[in-house]
Amino acid sequence: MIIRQITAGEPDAGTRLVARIVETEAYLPLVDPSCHAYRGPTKRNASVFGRPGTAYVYFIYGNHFCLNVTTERPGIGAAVLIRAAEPLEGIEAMRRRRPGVADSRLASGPGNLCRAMSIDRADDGVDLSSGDLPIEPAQQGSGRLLVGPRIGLSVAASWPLRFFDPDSKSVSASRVGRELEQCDRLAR
DNA sequence: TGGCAGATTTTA
DNA sequence: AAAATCTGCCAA
Repeated sequence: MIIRQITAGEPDAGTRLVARIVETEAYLPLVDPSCHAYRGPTKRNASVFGRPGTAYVYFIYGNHFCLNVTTERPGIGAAVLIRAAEPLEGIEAMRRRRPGVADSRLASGPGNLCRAMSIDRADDGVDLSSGDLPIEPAQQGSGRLLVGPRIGLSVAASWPLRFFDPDSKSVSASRVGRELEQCDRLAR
């Protein structure tokens, strides 16, 4: 679960947004050329080298934010990209941030998720085990978890490091049928 | 479904 | 200059 307590000064201040994470991608330490940490620290990626459970939020394509959770001890550099979530609480506030979008798609995709849950630069480097943006174990899931190739990469894209709930309507890529074929290919 | 704008950060 | 962990809009 990802939880956002909207801070004072923002629209819907005090509102609690809750969503069940249904899609993630792993970016591995040391060996993964698609991991932002691969080429060493820069000003932008500093927080991916933080202690486990740190938020690494970066701005991409001039338009979108993406939320990652660090996984390794300080200085190593690896994270899980939170790609999609299913809205559970505070749906009105999410709709105001994503006008005209169906509820199941409010946080469908890494940029969409950040938009719906008001995640931006201000969250980069925060501790995700507490505070205004905690991540907690989900109370329930559909029971299935599939693994497939990562999305949107030009290198190491085929590594099976994307994890998603095939029964959720909120996964980003939307055509689960094709995903299943890819998983099948990987299995052979 | 496919192509493109949008506009920041890094150098792949 | 070009590419990058993307999305929404438009045309067909």
